[in-house]
Amino acid sequence: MPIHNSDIEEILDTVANLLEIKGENPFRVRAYRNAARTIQGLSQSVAEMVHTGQDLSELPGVGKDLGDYPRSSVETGTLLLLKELQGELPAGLTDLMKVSGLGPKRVAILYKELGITTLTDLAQAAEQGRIQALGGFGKKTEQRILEDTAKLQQTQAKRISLVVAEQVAGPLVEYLQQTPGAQDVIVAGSYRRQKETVADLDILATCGKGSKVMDRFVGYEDVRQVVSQGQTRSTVILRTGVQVDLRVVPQASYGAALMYFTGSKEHNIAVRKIGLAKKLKINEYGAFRGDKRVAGRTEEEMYAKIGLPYIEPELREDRGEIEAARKGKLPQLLEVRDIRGDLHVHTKRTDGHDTIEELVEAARRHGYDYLAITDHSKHVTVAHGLKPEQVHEQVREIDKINKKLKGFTVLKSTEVDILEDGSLDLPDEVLQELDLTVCSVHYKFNLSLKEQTDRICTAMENPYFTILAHATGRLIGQREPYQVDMEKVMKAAQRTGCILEVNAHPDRLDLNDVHCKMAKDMGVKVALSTDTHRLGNLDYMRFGVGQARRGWLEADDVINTRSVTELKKFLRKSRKAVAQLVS
DNA sequence: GCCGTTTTCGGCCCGACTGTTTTCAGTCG
Repeated sequence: MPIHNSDIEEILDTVANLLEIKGENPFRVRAYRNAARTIQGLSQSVAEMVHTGQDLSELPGVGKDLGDYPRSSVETGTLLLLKELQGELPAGLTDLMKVSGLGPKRVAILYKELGITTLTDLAQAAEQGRIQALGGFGKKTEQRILEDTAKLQQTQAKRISLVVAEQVAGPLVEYLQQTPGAQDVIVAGSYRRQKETVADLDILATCGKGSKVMDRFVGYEDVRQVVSQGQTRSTVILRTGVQVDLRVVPQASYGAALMYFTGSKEHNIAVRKIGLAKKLKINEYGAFRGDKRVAGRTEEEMYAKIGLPYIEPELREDRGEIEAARKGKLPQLLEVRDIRGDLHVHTKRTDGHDTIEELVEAARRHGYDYLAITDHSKHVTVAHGLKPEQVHEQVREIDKINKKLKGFTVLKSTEVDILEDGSLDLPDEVLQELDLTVCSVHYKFNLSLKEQTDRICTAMENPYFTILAHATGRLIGQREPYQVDMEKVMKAAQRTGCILEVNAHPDRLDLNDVHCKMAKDMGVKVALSTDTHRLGNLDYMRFGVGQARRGWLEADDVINTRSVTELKKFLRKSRKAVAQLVS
């Protein structure tokens, strides 16, 4: 059973947590966390690196000692140090740290004094009033533990999708903007970085003296609970369960605060370190030389002070963006307006809700030049997948529509199923009539890693295979990705010239950011598509663009930034290449 | 445990808020 980067990440994080509870040197703890994060953001699999004999200690934050850990994890599936730590401390202790207000110190006290090792123990002790008697704990802490353990036991800390985050943030920002004296109000945090899901909303506001923006915030009609309230920072929980932090700073600190509040934490730490080297103290109020503020009004100004160009929020993960900025090698990130057409759209013939004409009209409103109609193939019976003769029929319909259209092209396509044996669900004679195909896995999600990977890679050998749709099949928060070796899939794509889709549906975002970066690093082209089933879904493109930006993609990495002529040329060329490769 | 535009040793980001305290530790972002 091969070990994934996420497994190694988890091992390192658990080690960090246990070391912290043990009271180890905090910097040693941080070293483990940093290494875990480096591996999480890696576009290559560590297992693969180990097999090819690459030196892991060259990864940032991974030195001589830690460099050997992933190696032994890959070889043994676990880590000796972790086993030793688990021998000393019960594994459940790391769960206790999820309770708000409980960090390593308090967890250690709870364990030593009361022998608490699980959330159940904790809840019980709180009910019996045994916690408030401990030094450093009090009634309020005990009450919070009681509430929080109950919540944790029901719902595993829920993250919300970007589209839900938008729906919650929009009205709240508007409400805050209406406060007299309020100036800029902006959602920062992981939302601004377009992380695929967000745990809470971080809102930044600037306002004139005496503005009541903070009072107005905690008085918002949707607030269920005020967690903390201060002059410059407050936290509330909305009725939807979403936590929102508001931070208020003077206008002169807007850029510094936006930078600080956008994160990521790791990016901020790296920025502050560079500041220190230049004898600058950087905080949310500005960049300071001694007591004198030398920057803070804009983010550009802040970056300039430490000698860097502006870094886009989506890149701020401390995954090499600072190094790239230093060298002047930051990517010119893809933008929504670069997209010329959508390549994955369903009509009412299968499980969509609209006609081709309606979709074309909507696409034109988006400023697109083309649209690929990709109804399901016959295997997807629940969606009334099209049989060969029905595909023919649709092709003729599209030809007719195209004749009437000026300055817009409907591309003939299908979302064809990849069958279990790696063949496609429609015969070549049908596929060759189409401009492109979007190929995907819709059943047999539970194949082994090797079987699923082989299934997809085999399909890619078909000369009519154009785009692999939603490569891992995951539904965020609902369905785990199926087992598939993305590195192998990318290699197959590299070899055959197949394209990988970034499915922009906010529940899919598949490829994810790390896979986007992997594609870029391997020179595999991607397509950004919405998988539209209703007209409104066309708007989802922005979420796909967000992930693409997080994966460092530029317009040239994305095929549907091309004009329809260039796109068709590109598709013909790659089809020929595969045919030659296979013959 | 990592790392070097002060350093191969001695640092390691910084501030707000809470609760339990009588001046601050712990937690959080």
